[in-house]
Amino acid sequence: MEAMDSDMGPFCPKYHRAVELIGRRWTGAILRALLSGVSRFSAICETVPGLSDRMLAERLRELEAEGIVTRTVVPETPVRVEYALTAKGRDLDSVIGAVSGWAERWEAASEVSAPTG
Amino acid sequence: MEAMDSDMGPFCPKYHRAVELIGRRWTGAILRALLSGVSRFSAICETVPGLSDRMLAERLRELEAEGIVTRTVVPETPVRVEYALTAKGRDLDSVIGAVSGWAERWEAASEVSAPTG
DNA sequence: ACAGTAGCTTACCCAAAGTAAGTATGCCGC
DNA sequence: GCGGCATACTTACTTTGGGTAAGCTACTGT
Repeated sequence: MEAMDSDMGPFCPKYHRAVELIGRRWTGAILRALLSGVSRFSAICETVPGLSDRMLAERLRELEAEGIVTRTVVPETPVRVEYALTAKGRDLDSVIGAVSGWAERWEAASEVSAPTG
Repeated sequence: MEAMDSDMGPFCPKYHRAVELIGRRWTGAILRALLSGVSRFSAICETVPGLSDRMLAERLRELEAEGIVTRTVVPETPVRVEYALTAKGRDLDSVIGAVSGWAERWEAASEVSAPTG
């Protein structure tokens, strides 16, 4: 088979598109909430401090358009809307995990040398 | 040893800070260029299509403030400035790799089921 | 002295994000 | 059946941040 293109070349359009999509403001936090099983609009809104309902609606629409989340209306009363990750969205756990791991290792701000010595 | 805190809880301040930093516009592409060994200001600028020198200077200053890149003035003529990743910055290769991998697997836009079947 | 190169810096404008208020649907109390 | 409350948006307006262009400093070659 051909070589994987994830070879750290100086520029990759696929990577660029992905990082600009996932990296938009609030999107990382919304994805993490969804991966943790938080699925209702208002629940996501309460999970992420500072996130407004307007921004949440906009981001969820973007993610839906990208095939990363699905939107399901549950006709209870009052009407509920459930958001869930598609396979493409669930596959982002590797990205969220990598960011979490990095953040844990280097949380203590402006360190420059190795975290354990 | 203690449990790693990268446990996919619904909200994590460390993760949030990291994803909002790395996810700022252009930052992902700049980090990838630096990881690939591109180190000069003008070289990074040429590597990333659409990136202006003003934005590059701003992002590099942010990354320097976060201890992710170092700035070295080489007193040649004309004066060169070399940017390099710190250990903290090089450790982001796991994140960039995860995003690249995801982008490769799902590049073909709005797919929703598994890429290989 | 003037054009050119590298790396910023300032000035200005528009698009994206923030804040607040409004809308649609349906149940409850009165 | 009308006001009030709840969920999930939607619209209007303000503020912040990114985009474009030009200038600025220090040096070199002609």
